[in-house]
Amino acid sequence: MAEQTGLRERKKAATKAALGLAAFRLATEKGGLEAVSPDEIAAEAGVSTRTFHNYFHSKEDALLHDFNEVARALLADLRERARHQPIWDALRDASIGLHIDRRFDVATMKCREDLVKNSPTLITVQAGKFIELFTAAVDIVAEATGTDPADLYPRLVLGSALVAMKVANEHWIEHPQHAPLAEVITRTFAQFETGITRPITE
Amino acid sequence: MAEQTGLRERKKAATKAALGLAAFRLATEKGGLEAVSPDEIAAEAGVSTRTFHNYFHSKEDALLHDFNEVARALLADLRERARHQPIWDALRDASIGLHIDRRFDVATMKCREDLVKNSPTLITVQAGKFIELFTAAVDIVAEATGTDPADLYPRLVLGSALVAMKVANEHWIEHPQHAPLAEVITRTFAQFETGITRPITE
DNA sequence: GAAAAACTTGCGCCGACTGAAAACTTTCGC
DNA sequence: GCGAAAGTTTTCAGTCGGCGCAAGTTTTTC
Repeated sequence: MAEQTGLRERKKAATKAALGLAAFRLATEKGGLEAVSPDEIAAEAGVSTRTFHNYFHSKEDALLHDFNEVARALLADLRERARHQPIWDALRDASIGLHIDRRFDVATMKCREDLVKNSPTLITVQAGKFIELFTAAVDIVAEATGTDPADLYPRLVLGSALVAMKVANEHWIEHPQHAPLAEVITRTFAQFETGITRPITE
Repeated sequence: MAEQTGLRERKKAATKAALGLAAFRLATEKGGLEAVSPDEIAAEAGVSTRTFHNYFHSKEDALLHDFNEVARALLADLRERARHQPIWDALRDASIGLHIDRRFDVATMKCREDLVKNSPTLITVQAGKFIELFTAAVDIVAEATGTDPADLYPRLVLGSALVAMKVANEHWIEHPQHAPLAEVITRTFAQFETGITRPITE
């Protein structure tokens, strides 16, 4: 959490976050990221257009900046947990431990989800980020299970966990009052433990 | 399989396939799709650049044209099987029924896999296509399981199946001599039936 | 066999993105 | 503190992918 940084690095992180936020705000305002140009985002964040592109490859990347942050946190936490817990528990608890529900408020998340859902390019870029996360995490899972990253098993476990995570989050965002996020994640992961072919009764 | 079409539609399908093939050939030739321009692809397929863009949004789309074809076939088959089989079996058998190993030869598939693996944009676009496939199939799964497409269960089942499919295919392409594709798929899907937390012994 | 519908093409355009060099800011050694 | 060094931002010019449009061509329809 507490990474020692100089002023310079903190400033960079700040502008990056500012750009991400600007992208999000403008996109919601205009009802879609397509309607927003990199120039507008840069202006909103108070930097030049070129600087925007120094930080992000595309406006989609900017909007999904949060995703990277969360992914980074997940990886760090997972790496730690994998040393002491069975991998499946580590994956589940790391998902819970992100506490997405505390990081962002529900309305914002819903909004974000809608933005992504309605933009083909955003869907695609986000999907790509999941793959990145997958490839980054597969080594951890492989090592924890004593298998090779190229084997079937670690890829299946990690794939399942990422699906579980995504589906649980989506579901909770749609029905935040129904149950706390941690519980939804727990139940979703539990579904994989007993076999996917029969549903666990809600 | 045998769709009744006029001359016009067959020609369209032909040029689309030709463009896809051209993209693939040029990409392998030049060691990466980045090194290939839409103009080259169009030229290779004997049409104008503008026509290329009438068929595909991007060169990545062109290269992944096969994916769409396979996805279409999968959906059609799944829709049919879901009427008579339990959904999990339908998903597995539809995956097997594609007979990827008969449609393309192994060397080509390996080549294609490498192209995708080495190109961030290709990875991303392909990931997006999986999401498309997901959203197209989730209704089928939901109906088959008597649930709502927004529920947890159908999304988990379908997500698992797609992961299984992808992982099994990847694995088989890397080790085609080890076991026939159908068997790899069967074993991979079986992993989900007994619960993901303990590996099935190979 | 002519009119209608569908497809291809060339042209012009816009917007996203990049490279290079100049201006500026932070850092570091003394 | 101060000045050189390293890193960052900006301006500017340019490339490239992709799209709308309208004219030309092919297929379909009756």
